[in-house]
Parts: sequence; structure tokens; C-alpha cells
Amino acid sequence: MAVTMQQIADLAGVSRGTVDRALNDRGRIRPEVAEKIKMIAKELGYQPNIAAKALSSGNQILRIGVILQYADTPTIQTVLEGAKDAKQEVERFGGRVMIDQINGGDVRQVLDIMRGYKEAGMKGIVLMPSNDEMLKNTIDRYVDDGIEIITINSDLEDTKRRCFVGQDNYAGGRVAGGLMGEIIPDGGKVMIISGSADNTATVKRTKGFMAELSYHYPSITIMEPRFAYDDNWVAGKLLEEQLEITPDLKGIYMPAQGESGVCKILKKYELEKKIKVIVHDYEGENKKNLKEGVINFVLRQDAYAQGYESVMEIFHSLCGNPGHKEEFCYEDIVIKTRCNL
Amino acid sequence: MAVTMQQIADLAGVSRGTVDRALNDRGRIRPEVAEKIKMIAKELGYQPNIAAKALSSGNQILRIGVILQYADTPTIQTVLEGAKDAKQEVERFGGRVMIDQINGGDVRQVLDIMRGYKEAGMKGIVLMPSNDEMLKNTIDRYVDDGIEIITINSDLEDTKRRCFVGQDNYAGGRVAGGLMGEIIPDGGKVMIISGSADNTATVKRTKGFMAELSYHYPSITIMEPRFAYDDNWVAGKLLEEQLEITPDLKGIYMPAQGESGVCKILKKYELEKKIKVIVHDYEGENKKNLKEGVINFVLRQDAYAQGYESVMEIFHSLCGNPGHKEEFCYEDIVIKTRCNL
DNA sequence: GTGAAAGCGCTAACAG
DNA sequence: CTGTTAGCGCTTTCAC
Repeated sequence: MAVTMQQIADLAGVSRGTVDRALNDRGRIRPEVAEKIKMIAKELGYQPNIAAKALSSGNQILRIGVILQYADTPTIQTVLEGAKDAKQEVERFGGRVMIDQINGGDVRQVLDIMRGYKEAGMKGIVLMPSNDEMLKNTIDRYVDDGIEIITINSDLEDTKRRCFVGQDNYAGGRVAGGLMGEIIPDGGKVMIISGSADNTATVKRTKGFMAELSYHYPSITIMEPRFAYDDNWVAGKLLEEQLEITPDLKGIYMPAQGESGVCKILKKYELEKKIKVIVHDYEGENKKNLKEGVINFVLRQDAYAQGYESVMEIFHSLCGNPGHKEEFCYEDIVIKTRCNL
Repeated sequence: MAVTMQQIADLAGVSRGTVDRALNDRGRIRPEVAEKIKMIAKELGYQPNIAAKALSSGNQILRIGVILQYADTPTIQTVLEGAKDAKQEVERFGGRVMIDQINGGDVRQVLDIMRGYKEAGMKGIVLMPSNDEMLKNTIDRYVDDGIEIITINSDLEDTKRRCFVGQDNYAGGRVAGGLMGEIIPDGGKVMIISGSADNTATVKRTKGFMAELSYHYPSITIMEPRFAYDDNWVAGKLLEEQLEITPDLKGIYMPAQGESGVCKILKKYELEKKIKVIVHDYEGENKKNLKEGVINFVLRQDAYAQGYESVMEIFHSLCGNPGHKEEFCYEDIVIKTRCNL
């Protein structure tokens, strides 16, 4: 049997309550007693029993809030899915998880919800933030007040948040570049159809893509990135225009949405086999086009983990686990081909 | 607050004990009472509180045994790592996990350990089995006696084991084939350096590889597989021989060990850039060679999950969770390139 | 067949 | 500052 608080109490000649106060730094205890108790606990290799902890404190400490941006993108949906699964698991331990979605980058809404969380006694918050000074300050204040905060999706590095869980977009772009280089061994022209110039995620992907290709595959010419604003029709149109200028196009990289528009044009001109296509986001249309061979690779950075892992990390941490996550938790970059759908 | 047994008891006009007997099919209860209680529970959407369950039964129900083959391969080591991490987590819930390693395929040893587990009151067993009739019978008997069993690494399909957690080697081979096809767009000769003809895992990989290539990439010629018996020197030698016959070799697929021997020869003849190499097992030498560009892709099917997930699945199941795993749980096939090391 | 009661390891509220 | 006590939700005896 594992070592319990009672054993420590007996050895230290105090009561269980005192051990609790010592080990959890609750104050109201003589420092030397606390020291002694901590010593004994360490020597015995004491690990608090999570089940007991969860059960006793019940809904007191195991309250977690999740604030996501509201959007219908597959990524956010997947994050939400992960968060919901984690919610279920936490609630089976008697905890309580609230999930809220806000519109766009409305910081005021976020702050309102956070205040609500605090008043409701939430001890941990998972947050998909936008870059805002007021929000940063609030985060720091909450952390000082003993509330755990984890950022997901996009980070706020210079805050006291516990860690960040999300994608390494630069790395994602690099992988895409490496793959593109490999499947176009004889060199040629490659086009990038991005979303917009001010979406940091796609900009990073684009940078990574270009860096990898230009460094390791000099025989490939990368055209200036075009922007389709995540629109299928625009993306298709951009491709058509490009094909008129460079009918010998060899590859297309899409760090943003609009994939199925591009695939449609490729099919229209029967270029599926001739032009290599690498995209991100493993979902609906992309799966289909991957299967049919129109898309060659889909890169997937599992957004599910963003929702699931972040909540579970807070949960564990609230249970008294020291927390095993690094400051930056990047999702695995999984490459999907026709063969591992 | 979630619904508790007490609430059900109150509604049914019985005691908590009776509810427990009904919901867990412990017998000693009038069938119609049991029926009624189950009804109420379902209506209320009752979910037993895991923490409470773990706490109350304590070391009684949460005993799990893990039997691994003893071997110094990276795969087994990784499985072991996963199992150890799961052990830690389970024990933090007051459970008890034993991990044993046996030599090769010594079935007698396995049976001995299993008997020991049973006598020690283990309620779940994770088993890396060898194909043996006696073992199969034992598994079925244990399952009948209410002990959960999960097979990992290699399966014993026609038994009552709960599920299998491991690799889908055929799929792994197919992915390799697809990649090889993509990076050799102009066709050419491809060689397979396998382990031995009676290792089912590598045989399946080889089959998947050949199936994918011959179906989708007819311009590629696949040479008859050669066997290196997982030896670096032999593998290198086989390559050298092949190079004399077919100096225009375009690609090498290695479903088994011996990779670094092959890489050495490639470097010796300065063929790193000319011949594409795809291997499995993401570890030491392979990582290095991938980084240097000698190996183009490493396919990884995370063995860590075998150890971790299997134990956690049993744990959850013993906690009363219905269990969310399918009969076959295949690990993700992750493709590693120079860019996502 | 069923109910009552003790206890798992911990926290929290209240005495002292 | 410290000890005592009453639970958290469930299983497991032991009576009836």
C-alpha cells in the first residue's frame, strides 16, 4: 500500500490536519513543524492519492473553465471536441468543467467570462486568447490569485500562463516544404496559396515552407504567395490565373483554407497527377481529395489535443500533480497520405 | 452535482447497498428490483464517480499485471516506458500495477506469472503473447473468471481477450509504398531489405509495401525481397551486391532492422542523394541518418501507446467505465522527415 | 434478499 | 497554531 497522510502524521507526532496544512502550504502552522513534515513526506516518497483528493474536495477545487473562440473552422471544432471529451472525463471524477465560446476577438467578452469563472470558484482556465494588453494583465492577476491558466492555439508568451498547447506552424510549413522537395525531384515552379497576410499562423507556415525549400531544394522556384482569404472560389481563380502564366506549374502549397476550390480546378484541367498538392487540415473535402489522389499530402497537427490535453493538464495539476508539461507543448505533426487515412 | 447512488436509492425506495448490487450485477437481489433500479439509473444518466470507486475498493479491484517479452529492442523498451508511466498514474489512484518481463517466447513462464497474478487478486492483465494453444485456453479461462485481458504487440484473435493494441503492419507498409511512389515519380528499381521470412510483422509490411506500389505506381519495379536477419553488416552487404547488378537502383525499403549498415554503404558510394530510403523504427542511428538526409522517411508507429494505452484502458475499465476502445486499436502511423524530428 | 455501518485517503470547518 | 470531526461516493462486510 502506498504511504498515506496518516502515516506521516503518526511519524511526525501530529494530526492529519496538520500534515495537510504543511504539505499544501495552507499556512496556520509553525514553520519548523511544516519543515519536519515535508521532510518525512519526501523521505517516505509520499504521493497524495488523487482519488481521495478529488473525492474529498469534490466540486470545490476541480472547477475548470474553457474559453474558445467561436468559429466554424474544422480546427476549432476539433479543439472543442477534445475539450468536451476531457470535460466528460473530469466530471466522472466529480469535477466540473464549463466551456464557453466567444465571438471573434472580443476581449471584453473574454474578460467578462473570466470574471464569472473566478466568482464561480474556478481554479483553472483554458484560454484561446487574442493578443491584447488588458487580457495579458488579467491573466497575470489571476495566476497571482492562484488560478491556473493555459493558453491554447495562439500563445501569449510574456504572461504568467502555465504553458501553451498548440501548433508549431513554422515547423508545419517546413515539413510541407521538405515533402514538396522530395516529390518534385527534378525541380520546377511551386505556388503558395495562402489565406491573408495578417494571419500569423499561415504566415509562419509559409515562412517555414519557403525556408526549407530554398535551403535544401534549390532547383525549385517558389512563386510569390497569393492570398485567397480562405475562399474556395478565390483560391481556384488564383490557380487558374497562375496556370495561364506558368502552365508548367509543378506544385501547390496551401497553408490556409480554400483547398477544395483548388482541387476542383485541377480536376477541371485534368492536372491531378501532374501537379503535387500539399495542404493542412485533415477534414471532409480534403480527406476525399487525398483519397482520390488530387491532394498528395495532408499535414495534420492534431487540434484535438489542444482541447483535451490542456484541460487534462489543468485537471491533473489541480489534483496536486506537479504537472508534466513543458512550457511549450506542440502537437505532433502527422503526415496523412492516401494510405493512412 | 452529478447523480449519485444515494439519489437512485431514494427514488427506488431501497438502500445504497441494494443499488450497488443491482448496478454491478452482484446477485442476491430480486430481479424486478434490480430491473427497476437499472431503469432509474439510466433515466437519471447515472455515471459512477470514478474517484469514489477507486477509493472505496482501493487495492481490491485496481490490480493490474503486465507481461512483456524480455528484449533489448527499441520497440520493447518503448512499450515498457509507456507501461511504467501508466503504472505511476494508476498507483496515484491507489491502484497497483506489476510489470514482468519474460524471456523470448517461454509460454510456461507466462502461465506461471498469470497464475501468480490471479492468486494475487489481479483483475486485469496486459499481455504481449506468443502464439500458443495453451496460452489461448488460459486467456479464455481467465476472462471467464472475470479478469480483463488485453493483448499488445501481436494479437491472439480467436480468444476472449478484450482488445488488441498494436501496430497495423500492413498499413505501415502501404504508407511506405505510397511515399516511395511519390518520391520516385519517374519510376525505376526499388529494393526491399527485410528481416526474415518468418517474422509476421515484417512480412506484413512487405506485403503492404508491394501492394501499394504495384497498384498505384506501375512504373516502379520491385525486386525480390532480400533478408538481412536484422543485421547491419548483412544488410549493407546485400545492398552492395544489388548495386553491382542494378547500379541504377532508385529506392530501398527496410521493414526490419539493419538500417545503419545500409546507410553506411550509401555513404561509402556517395549515393545518399540518389537512392531514396524509407525505414521504420524512429530511434538513434535512424534519427541521425534522417537528419543527414541519408534516410528520407522514417515511419513510426508509436510503441509507447502500446504500453500506456493498454494499461490505462484496463484501469478505466476496472473503474467501471464501459471502455472506449475498439477490438483493434492500431497506433497512428506518424511519418518522420528531416523537418519534424 | 435487503439494510446498516464501517472505511478508503483526503479536505474543510470548527473547536480549542 | 493544532486537533477533531464530518463528510465526498462507493464497496464490503455483517446482521437481519
